[in-house]
Amino acid sequence: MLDINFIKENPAQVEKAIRDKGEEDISIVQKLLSVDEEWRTKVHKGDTLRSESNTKSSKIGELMGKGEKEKAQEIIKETSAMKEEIKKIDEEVKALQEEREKLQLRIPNVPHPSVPVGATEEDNEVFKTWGEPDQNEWRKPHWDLTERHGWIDFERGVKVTGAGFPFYVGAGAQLQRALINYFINTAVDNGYTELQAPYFVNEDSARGTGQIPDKEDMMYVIPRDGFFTIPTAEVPVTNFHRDEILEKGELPIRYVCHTPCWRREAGSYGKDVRGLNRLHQFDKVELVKIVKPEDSYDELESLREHAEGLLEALELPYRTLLMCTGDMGFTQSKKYDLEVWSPGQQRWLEVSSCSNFEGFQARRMQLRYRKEEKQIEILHTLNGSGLALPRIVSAILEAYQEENGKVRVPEVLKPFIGRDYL
RNA sequence: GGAGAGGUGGCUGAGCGGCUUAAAGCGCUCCCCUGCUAAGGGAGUAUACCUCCAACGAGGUAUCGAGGGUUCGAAUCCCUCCCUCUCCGCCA
Repeated sequence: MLDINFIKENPAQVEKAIRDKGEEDISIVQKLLSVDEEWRTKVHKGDTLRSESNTKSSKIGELMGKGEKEKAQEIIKETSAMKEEIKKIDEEVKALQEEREKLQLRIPNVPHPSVPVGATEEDNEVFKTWGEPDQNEWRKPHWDLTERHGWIDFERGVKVTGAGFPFYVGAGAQLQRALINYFINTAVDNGYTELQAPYFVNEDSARGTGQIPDKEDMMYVIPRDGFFTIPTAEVPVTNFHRDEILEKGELPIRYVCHTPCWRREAGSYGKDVRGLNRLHQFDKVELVKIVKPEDSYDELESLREHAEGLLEALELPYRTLLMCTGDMGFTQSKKYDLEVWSPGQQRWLEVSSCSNFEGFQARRMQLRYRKEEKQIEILHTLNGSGLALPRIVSAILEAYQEENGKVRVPEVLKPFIGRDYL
């Protein structure tokens, strides 16, 4: 969420952000400000009353101590009367506070000035392209190859769990494991700290990174224990430092974490879900950064470059999109998407999304640092995939296949796989 | 899962209805003192929010695991939940 004081001081900028991100209703800003004003008034009134009541209560204590019970009784009468009023105001404050927070949570993050204004994916800017998209039509889509070699078993996945929960078998499993190792090792070489995280999170964590109240439907829920299965490692890893005040010397924080990710993906169909394109469970290596505000945009560029470096090392043609305001999502202030070329499907597949959230997540989870001895400031959070596994697996299978159906092992994976062909 | 003991500031730890403005110690910061060091003396040392102020800052409210309740008044009493430790059970 945005800082209420920022909204107060820059309402026009916030309204523009709402419009640019494709929301209709900008009246929410003024509504929030008026609720906030009312809330402040009530809080002040409640605090003042409580202050009076506290003073009187300690007076009672004093009188009781001296044995002046009658005088004490007088004051008890007064405070009893105040009690009702305080209770009433507290309830009003609580209601206003909930209203205020609800409105505040509906206001999207403000895009960075360098972000192109636009409505749909058509308006995204191609920031960079690398390699030549392979137009050879003989290349088969990955699902033909995996079926032929038995590397992925979709049918048994359906039997055991359901659609979107495949088994990886033999070299298929080995390829994926090699990629995970390669990605993590590279990140560690780049200065990230390796983390292994819980796969379930509680409600506070889901709220911290913004999955609830907004995107509840994307997650699987374990109601009996109050847990959510993680849709991305971003959730546990960013929440790792929730409600903390970090020291300057601890920054920047850079984590790499591999987890499975679970997404309900309600309403998906067709070629989007064919093969490995979209699954309910998939593996991902995630990069998370927690940095000082003044560093966050440099850190976003290095995050993007790190993710791009993985694709380059795998020699997979890709392009990087700078997402426009309308296509970038509610919580981001700037976002790059990396898309790998799938020669078997002749289309681009998103394999990474690198975002700067500025203080939008950190504010909600009270993630701060001590800037000066007496000055505490909200940190900036970033994350990016480095990388999402299944689509990389498909791109590798499709790009490294030979006409006889065999698939070569990418050079950088050979140390992990130990042979030239899968 | 069962039984018991607990959860207090950066840490250790006292307090178990009003003389607490959360004692004391440790740590940390600043100052003083002794030529340096050791020791000693003094002051300060949480977070969120609200109000006032141009600012430095001042005042207020809340927070003793979390949430409810009792009371004029709760760290202290009651209820629910969470977590930690010890023992038992189960187990990779």
